[in-house]
Amino acid sequence: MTVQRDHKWGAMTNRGRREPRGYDPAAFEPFAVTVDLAVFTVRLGRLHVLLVERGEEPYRGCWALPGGFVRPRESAGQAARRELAEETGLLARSAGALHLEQLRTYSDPDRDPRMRVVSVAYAALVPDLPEPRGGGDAARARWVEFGARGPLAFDHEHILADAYDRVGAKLEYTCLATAFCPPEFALGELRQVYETVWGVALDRPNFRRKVLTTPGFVQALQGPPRRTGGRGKPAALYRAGSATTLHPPLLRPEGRKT
Amino acid sequence: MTVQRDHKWGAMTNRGRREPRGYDPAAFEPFAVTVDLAVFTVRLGRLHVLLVERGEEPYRGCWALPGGFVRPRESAGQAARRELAEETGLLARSAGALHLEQLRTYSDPDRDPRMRVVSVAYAALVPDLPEPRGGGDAARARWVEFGARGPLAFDHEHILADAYDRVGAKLEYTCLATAFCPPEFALGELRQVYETVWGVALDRPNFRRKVLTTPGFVQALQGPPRRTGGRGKPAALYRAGSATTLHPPLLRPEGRKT
DNA sequence: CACCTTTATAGTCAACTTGACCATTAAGAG
DNA sequence: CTCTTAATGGTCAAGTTGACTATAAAGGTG
Repeated sequence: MTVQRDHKWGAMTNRGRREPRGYDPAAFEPFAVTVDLAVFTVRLGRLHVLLVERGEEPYRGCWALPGGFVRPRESAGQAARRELAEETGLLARSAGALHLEQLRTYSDPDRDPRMRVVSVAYAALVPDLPEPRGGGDAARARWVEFGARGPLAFDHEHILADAYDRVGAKLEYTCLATAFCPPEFALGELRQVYETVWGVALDRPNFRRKVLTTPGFVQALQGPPRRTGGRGKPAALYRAGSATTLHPPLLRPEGRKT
Repeated sequence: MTVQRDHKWGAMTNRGRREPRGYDPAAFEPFAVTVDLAVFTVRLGRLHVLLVERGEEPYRGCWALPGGFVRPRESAGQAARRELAEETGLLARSAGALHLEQLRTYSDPDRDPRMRVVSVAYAALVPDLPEPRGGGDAARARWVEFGARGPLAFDHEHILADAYDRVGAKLEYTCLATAFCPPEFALGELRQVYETVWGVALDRPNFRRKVLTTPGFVQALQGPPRRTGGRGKPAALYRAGSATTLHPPLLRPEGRKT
């Protein structure tokens, strides 16, 4: 591949900048571009994240976020979906519908000890799914409780922390929480998503009121109620509504006042 | 540069995936990585964006967002700050303090007709500054009114639209608006930022109440008031406060209810 | 100069939202 | 049957917001 001179900046080379004149391909080390995925789910009232175990150096034996290289003819978003489907297998059928959101791009020159790798990070939210397939071979993939994870490879600890912050913040002003729930869910499940991610207890009636009075957040279902965990009064079922943002938002209890 | 096999994914190659086994450098075209900047300011009550005119093909003569290649030993954020300082010149002194926020990364394989370029987009907010230096040579750089811009090169129209949406949304729940103001400003200037970006008129007393009762949004200044535009009663001056987020947020008038 | 326009600032009031509760219903566990 | 758990329905006070009125202090204009 020949990198042409002046890409976007040819004009600037006329203006006495301190960088090399023109665009010399040799002056710009090629970058590898990868995607990394922070896939969250709520299991048994605890936040889990999908991790894979590395089978090669560096960081052999370390847990890391799933991800991989962006291929020549695909976008980063396509790469993320592909890797996610390949990795979990479970998502193949719903990979087109899951919530996948670009977080940000990590480009520290030293983030990979071997080469220059720029990674586009994505956060994904999925309902409680069975264990990912595979795991019998060198690479294992499994759900790990968010609070009980060990150190991760590369800067994945940092990426995961950013993803967690982003997800927590987006619960406040978007309908994102429904992405953690199965297609049909009870309000208790939805509330548990908030409680799990935020790590706080929410008032049941107040939460219910807020969700039901926000137009488009959830959509009541016809059929008979079901029992969520067996205990307690059966709950009515809902589907995710058509709204995407919450106006006004559903703020964390912490966030109110200073 | 030799791209080593198995970067992050070596383990996965043992699991019968459909992708090429191992990591063949030839199979992965190297990517060029650039940054693109959507730099906003408010001038005379109108939103402006910093654009440069391309002096080379493709898109010669078209306006484009400033930006450039990420260099081998710098991160995308460093590249963005460098390009911004080089481009405007005016920001050299304050480039360390301006608000620069990573937007997202654009990686459509066809976004550049010549080669595979992945671009990390940033949004920057600056107070009203004089015209950018340069402009006498092939590349001109100038503030263009946001609503009066022509078509932009590459996918910059798309990037700019995303940046605009992001900035508008962040005004709601962050103290970002102060980044558009000079170090000392009147509440009228701050309100005008909201009105300009959102394109709506806000009630003066209500806006004032909201800003002043939000702890840490602004900090009252001692000295005597000044007149903003000459007309009207002199206004008290404030500095940006220490808070970064608004709880509860300052919602757009549109956003209330559906 | 009187008078108008403009902007800042102070304050009021009703509607709406939120947080903290209390009460009832309906299931499973023992 | 009784206890526990969770869903659901409701009240009430405090806080927030939107709409609006009023006053103050500057410049502009005749």
